[in-house]
Amino acid sequence: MRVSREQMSSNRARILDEAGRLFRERGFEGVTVADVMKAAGMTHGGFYGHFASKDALIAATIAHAMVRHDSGGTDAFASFLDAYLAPRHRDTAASGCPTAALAGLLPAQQSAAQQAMAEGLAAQIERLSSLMPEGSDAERRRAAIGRWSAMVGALILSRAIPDTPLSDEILAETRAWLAEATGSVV
Amino acid sequence: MRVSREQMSSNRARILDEAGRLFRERGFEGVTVADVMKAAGMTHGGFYGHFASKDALIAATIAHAMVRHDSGGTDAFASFLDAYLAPRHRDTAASGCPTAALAGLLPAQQSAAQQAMAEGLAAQIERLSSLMPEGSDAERRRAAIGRWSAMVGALILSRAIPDTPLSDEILAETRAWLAEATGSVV
DNA sequence: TTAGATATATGATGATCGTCATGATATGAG
DNA sequence: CTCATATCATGACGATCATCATATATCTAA
Repeated sequence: MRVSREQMSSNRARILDEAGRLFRERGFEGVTVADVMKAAGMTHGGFYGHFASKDALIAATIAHAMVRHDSGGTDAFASFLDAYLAPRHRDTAASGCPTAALAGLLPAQQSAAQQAMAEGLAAQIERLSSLMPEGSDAERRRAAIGRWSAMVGALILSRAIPDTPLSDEILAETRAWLAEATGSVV
Repeated sequence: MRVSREQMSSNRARILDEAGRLFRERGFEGVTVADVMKAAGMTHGGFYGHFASKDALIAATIAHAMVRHDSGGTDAFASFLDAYLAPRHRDTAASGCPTAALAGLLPAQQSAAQQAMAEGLAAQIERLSSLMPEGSDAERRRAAIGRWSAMVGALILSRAIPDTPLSDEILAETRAWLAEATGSVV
């Protein structure tokens, strides 16, 4: 069953999209190569025509997902913050921020995957820096790093525990805490 | 080979200690039951005399590690912050904060493990609240949640990428950003 | 001291999964 | 139009691993 050149390229894109969804939802070890291929509408056999290994897929998926998603922060910072630290985002990891869903899994992964995360992270810090309203370049970069750490950390913590008032509280209080600081020197 | 009652209890404690180290270092899937038992000085056979399953070990390990470790924050907040967001802590996950090492792995785990994390997290927020210098109870709790999110988030991000200047920068800038805010209303 | 209980060791089992070998089939160049 | 090529499907293999069965030895109760 050969397939047209465009079809193959589209298949590869579908593999990366579905891998991104599944990995964010279940983690790298919770998803098999066959799961990804099935979600992309194929069987496991053709996988190694697209990627050299599952590890290579993981690295490519991170690079793919980081470009697509973290760029959500092109709005004003306040609206980005509101949507990010919301129960809806916490409950839809499959389509949510790849940094929050995957960063905690990366110490156990190979350096290619970590490198892809580093590049996405550098770009996101750049983007957020440009959204910081006050201060020198260095001050805005510092604020961007601190705020992004708080946002990612709060989302990870809220997802690490069962659905209790505490999970909602972490999101709401971190959001309010960061909103208070907006416009101040911090 | 039967063993005295105290010996068995000490063996169980060693299993939990070593599991805590190994899980923090390699994640739950990167550590086998045999790895844990070997680290504890035994073979895999006796494991199911201590725990009903690997999942049960994971939950018990989280509960065990959260009590021991997150209580590091009994000093003044500033010194806790300095030690927490330091390259040394980033590079010694096996003996470091279990929340930062494990929270990102918990969405894929069973609810008993998440419940153990929730209890440790609630206790840590309480502890940090009492270290916040200013404001009403609600304001101090909010600051504790926001700061703890930033600390955990920054450590996770710094560990998710290869050893580059960016990793150091995330730690140093988040630390400086949080230190600036100390004593302010935020 | 003795007998039974039980913690741990050795070894086996069954399932899962990454990877590869082979075959079928449709593409695209000439 | 035709054939070599490339993509995907089917199926298999080997390794890993959680779990369990059985054996062994030593603790504890009497």
